[in-house]
Amino acid sequence: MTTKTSWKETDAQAHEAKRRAVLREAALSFNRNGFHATTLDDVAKRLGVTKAALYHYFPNKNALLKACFDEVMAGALGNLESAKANGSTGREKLKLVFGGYLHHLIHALTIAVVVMEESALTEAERAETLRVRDGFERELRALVEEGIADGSIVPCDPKFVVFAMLGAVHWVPRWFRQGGEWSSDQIARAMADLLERAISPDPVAALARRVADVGTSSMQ
Amino acid sequence: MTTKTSWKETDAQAHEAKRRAVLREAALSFNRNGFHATTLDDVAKRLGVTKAALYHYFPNKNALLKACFDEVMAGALGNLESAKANGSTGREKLKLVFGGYLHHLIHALTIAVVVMEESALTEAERAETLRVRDGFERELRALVEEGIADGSIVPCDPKFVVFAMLGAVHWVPRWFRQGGEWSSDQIARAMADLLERAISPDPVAALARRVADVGTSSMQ
DNA sequence: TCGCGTCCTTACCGTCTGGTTAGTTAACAA
DNA sequence: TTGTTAACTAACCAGACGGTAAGGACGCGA
Repeated sequence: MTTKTSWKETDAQAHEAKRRAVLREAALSFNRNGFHATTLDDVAKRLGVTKAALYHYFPNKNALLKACFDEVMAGALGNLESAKANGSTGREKLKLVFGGYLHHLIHALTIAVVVMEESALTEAERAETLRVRDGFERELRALVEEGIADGSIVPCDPKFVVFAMLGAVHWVPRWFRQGGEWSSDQIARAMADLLERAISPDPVAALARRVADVGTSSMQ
Repeated sequence: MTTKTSWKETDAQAHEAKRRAVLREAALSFNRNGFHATTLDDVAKRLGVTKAALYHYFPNKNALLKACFDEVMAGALGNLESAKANGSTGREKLKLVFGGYLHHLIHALTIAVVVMEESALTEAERAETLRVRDGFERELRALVEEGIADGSIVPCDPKFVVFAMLGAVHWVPRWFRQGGEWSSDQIARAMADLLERAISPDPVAALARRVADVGTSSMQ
């Protein structure tokens, strides 16, 4: 901790940690109140600093929103890859993606970002975000097709089914409360089970009578 | 149409029609851009009038939002009653509610209101809205319980299942586009089928391979 | 013709808020 | 001691937006 290099490292780490704290606080408020209803003064106050201090970590309010989107999409794509590698049937892969994605959605940034408010992004930012998101959705549809082909998923309209499932997942941050009745783990599992049930041709394991009973061992 | 009374009637009708037009336009914008991102100037411009004209029909911006909520909840409760009267098993009632509710959600006000942004309401408005909404959700949970009891619904956690299903339904206005690939009828039916499948203990009718094939006869 | 109500416009106000600027403090290097 | 840089604050600005005030155009009944 005495050499110039290591000092700079810890310095950079501290900076990054604070940056994360800012992002987390902003994301939390975006989720609860929406992007436009969130004021930087308020975010700053919660962090115990002034608004101007935030501008040391992010160039403007929009960058905070963009960072949220990036965070979510990174989680989505990462989960997609690992699910494709680890699942056998289409249905199993799909279940893994949704469970992991929801888990990430809740955990990242403590309570992660709502996946809407795209209209608040600049044109360039939105184009990129939509491109990534559409790619993700296309891949999910491909997994459904795969599942139909290998018999693990009942014949259906992949586009619609993916929309419906993403809706169920994306709505979770609306009602999820940290420290509430259910843990993020339990919700992710219960949701994956429920979604699986909706598209499985064969009888599938029973749903949990109470989400709280789903178990707490860590996911992925 | 010559008596004083009838004239006043048509006058009142014209007023009401314009009021609806204002509400519809505002709701559309609330849905697409969110409450805070919607400006009254913009709503007025789309209607070909000035902002001040809107104040002949609504006392303020919040009243527009409140009217949206009321509209949605009225549809929800109305559907609930008719479903309870017309369905036999718990599952059937639930399917009827969700199908009808979604149908209403899309149709009312052309594209109806997102059921969020509660934080934009005043304290009193929000209290009332939440009370009504919570009552609705409680009734839905009761239907799930009823279905579990009568064997038409697989054992599950009613609270979680209702949350998940409402998520799928409430997310629809995000991606639904008037005049797009699917009609509101088709979506409502496809969604009801999918949700039913997720909670049914017995094998259920196959899902539509393409939502567009669901059929177009009118619902309810 | 006059008074009156409805509907709407133009012009304006006050406030809120994103973003900027200038300056302060503290840590470190030389 | 002096200079430099990161981190932050206090104070402020400019624009946007909800809402209001004043008045004009029109149709109506008397």
